[in-house]
Amino acid sequence: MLRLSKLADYATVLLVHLGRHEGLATAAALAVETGVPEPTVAKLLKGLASSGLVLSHRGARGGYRLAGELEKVTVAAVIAAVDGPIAITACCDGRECEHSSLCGLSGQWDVVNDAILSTLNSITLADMGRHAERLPRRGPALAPAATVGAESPSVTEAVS
Amino acid sequence: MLRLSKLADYATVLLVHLGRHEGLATAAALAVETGVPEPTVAKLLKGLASSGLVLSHRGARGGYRLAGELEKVTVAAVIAAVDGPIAITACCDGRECEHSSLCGLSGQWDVVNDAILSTLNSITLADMGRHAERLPRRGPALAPAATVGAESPSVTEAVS
DNA sequence: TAATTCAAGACTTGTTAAGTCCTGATTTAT
DNA sequence: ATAAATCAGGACTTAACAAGTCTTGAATTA
Repeated sequence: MLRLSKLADYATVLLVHLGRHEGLATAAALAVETGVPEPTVAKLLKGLASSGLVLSHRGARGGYRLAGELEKVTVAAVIAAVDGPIAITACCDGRECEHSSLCGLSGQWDVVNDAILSTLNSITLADMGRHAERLPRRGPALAPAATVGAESPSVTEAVS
Repeated sequence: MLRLSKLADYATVLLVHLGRHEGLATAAALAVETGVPEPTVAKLLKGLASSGLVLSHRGARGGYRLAGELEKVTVAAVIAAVDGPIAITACCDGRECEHSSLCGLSGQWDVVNDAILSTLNSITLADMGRHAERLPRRGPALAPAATVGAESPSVTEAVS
């Protein structure tokens, strides 16, 4: 269904929130402020810490803070940290497809995957946190079909 | 995990296959030729027929054929036909997000979703079938199952 | 020393994709 | 007419995995 995991969604929310936070924020506080269940917040932040996206401090008055800047963290990085490498099909994530001899697609999903990946790499958490003035609520229902070679979708100006 | 459903993957394989097929192809024949389990093929084709992507013919010597041309069908259309509207998060598919007051993202996933959508709209089934000219040539509607599991030649090259 | 907070991972639960099967309708061939 | 082939439609079962919870332990601070 090409759906993002809820965890990745939550992580994005948490990171944007953290990026606006002064000093350290505890998992419990973030849970309250974002509405995400606390155990889930704790679980997510632990993962994000070991991925290097956030820094943690233990003990009393400890907590988390963003490791870098919102402008430097891409959505692709967040998704990869939470869900592992972005791979829209099993054929894309390195392992061999057992039907490869029959399917007749010979790795074309990789092209699609790369196109999506570069799209996600062009959007930062700063973009995600921007309160857009006027959002194109519904995108183009049917864009003219071009060739595969166009793998740099100019989405950057749509966001910024 | 931003993963495509297997059904959408299968559907793409089937449609590309159909696009190269002379005349009608039965669900059973397609199952043999593509390696996708037959009940699944049948289920998929029924759905694709009611979506208008394939045309069906009942009765003896019936079968399916592609409704249009490979160049005219986008990957986005196939995914939408199999899985419904493309929406990477629950916030994207029309319904209102119950956390919208807290999450601080105010619909930015829509922007990401639209970017991905336009990427998928720019890739056609013809693109997906490229680089796959070498297909096992078989007589239509008469594929001996014995030859299916036999060949598994160059497994390493599809990774590229 | 006690309180706070993160670290790590096992465990349970719920959802849904994936796959199967049955019954009926339509078309063709004999 | 009759039989065989094939799709149509939908109900059903299974299995995988995301999502969420809990428990124990380690680090830090007051």
